[in-house]
Amino acid sequence: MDPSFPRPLVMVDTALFTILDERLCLLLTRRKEPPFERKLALPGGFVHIDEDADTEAAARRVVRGKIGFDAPYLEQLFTFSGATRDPRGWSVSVAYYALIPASLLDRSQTAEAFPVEALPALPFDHDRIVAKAIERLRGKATYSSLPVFLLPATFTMNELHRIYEQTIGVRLDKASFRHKILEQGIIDPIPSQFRIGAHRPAQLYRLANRVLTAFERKI
Amino acid sequence: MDPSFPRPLVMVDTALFTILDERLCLLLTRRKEPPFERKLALPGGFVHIDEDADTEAAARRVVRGKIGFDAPYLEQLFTFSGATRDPRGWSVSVAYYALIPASLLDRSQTAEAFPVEALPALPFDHDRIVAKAIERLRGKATYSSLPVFLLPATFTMNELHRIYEQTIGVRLDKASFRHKILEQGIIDPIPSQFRIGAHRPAQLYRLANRVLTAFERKI
DNA sequence: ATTGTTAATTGTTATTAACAATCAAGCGCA
DNA sequence: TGCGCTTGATTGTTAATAACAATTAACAAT
Repeated sequence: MDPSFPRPLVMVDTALFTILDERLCLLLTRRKEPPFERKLALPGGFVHIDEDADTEAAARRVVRGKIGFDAPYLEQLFTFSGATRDPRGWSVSVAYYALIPASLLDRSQTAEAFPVEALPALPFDHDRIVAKAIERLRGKATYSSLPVFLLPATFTMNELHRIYEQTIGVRLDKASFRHKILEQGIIDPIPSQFRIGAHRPAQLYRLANRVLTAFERKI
Repeated sequence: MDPSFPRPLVMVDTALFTILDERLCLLLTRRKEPPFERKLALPGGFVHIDEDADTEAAARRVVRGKIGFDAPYLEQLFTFSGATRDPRGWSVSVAYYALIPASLLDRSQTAEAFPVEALPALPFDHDRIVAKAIERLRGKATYSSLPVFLLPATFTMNELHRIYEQTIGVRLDKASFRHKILEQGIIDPIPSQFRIGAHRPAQLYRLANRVLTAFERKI
């Protein structure tokens, strides 16, 4: 019954995104064990088959170990594999990425956040994983509610606008953005709640439903 | 050095699409070994760490074993995992999907093709894999050159139009489609080559470059 | 010549996006 | 108290796109 093929190592790695000081950042961990001991790397670890229901559960466990709570948004990214990507042997890493509002992070956690344009060199094939994660994030941001998961539970239209611009990396027309987002119905205004400051009060919004919504598209 | 965690089984499964009689079809294999011996299933197999450079190489090996040549388009789909999806134990299946022009298949191969709306019940979690593959195919078809890989090297605009309609599953305006596709520059007309018949000759086209091209999109 | 069939294009209307400008509502401060 | 600053929100105009319907083109068969 049990096939006799030699089995690869199976692990998960996670790319944890947040926005700090208007910049897209990644949370890194300093490795406690060899290989690459004391180097900064993506949070990850081996799958525990007696403990994890599947690789996603393993990824959630890793994320909890890093930030102390479940990420509001977690998605499988890609599976990396091969004989040489890990010195311990032929390995398979199922990579996940997650979005975490900076408001949920405490000081010690944000201390290990690095802007994606200024990352240190990463061990294993973590550079490839990061590149793929950013590509996916940017891609999905243009046609879904994904960036909303980088914001706290309530936010203003302009904060949302900025988050989209920061994740996609391009300028977006204010009026068109507003129109498009409201048309999609992914967010709802919270009645009589406003953010005040040295300016006209801004309407507060919240996510309409907790799941990712993709915008319709025609060819 | 070598971590002592018990290792999951690692395999690949492939969803092989083609278009037969204007319908989107999937190539299935009759299993030769237990479990589910003699049942129809997705072509797949264990990763051979002494032979496969990575899981994609394993998938290519599986595809070659099924159709005898390399698929023009192959892409990683998703990784399925867990203790219960395979009776042989905690397993990880890295799933791939591929597009194959029907013109490259011979009679014995097309005999094992089933329209996606009329598939038999599949073992393991292959139903989930198929559902995800169709979802990905439909999704990507709306914003990329993906469906072109279901066609032979040369084709007419109307054949392309039909392939897009069949993969996406909706009617597309002829004039708008034509305009959009030519604007994207994913295909080139072949000078002075036409498909003749009992009608006005149709211009023949070919893929401009062999790789997948995604259409630009603004929010 | 007439008819049938598919190819390819054209034109018109409706929708949507891009851009620039303006109006709104508060606060800080002279 | 009223002026200017800042950010929020909206409006209008123009340009670009998409949807729809209709028409013209080029051949084969009869």
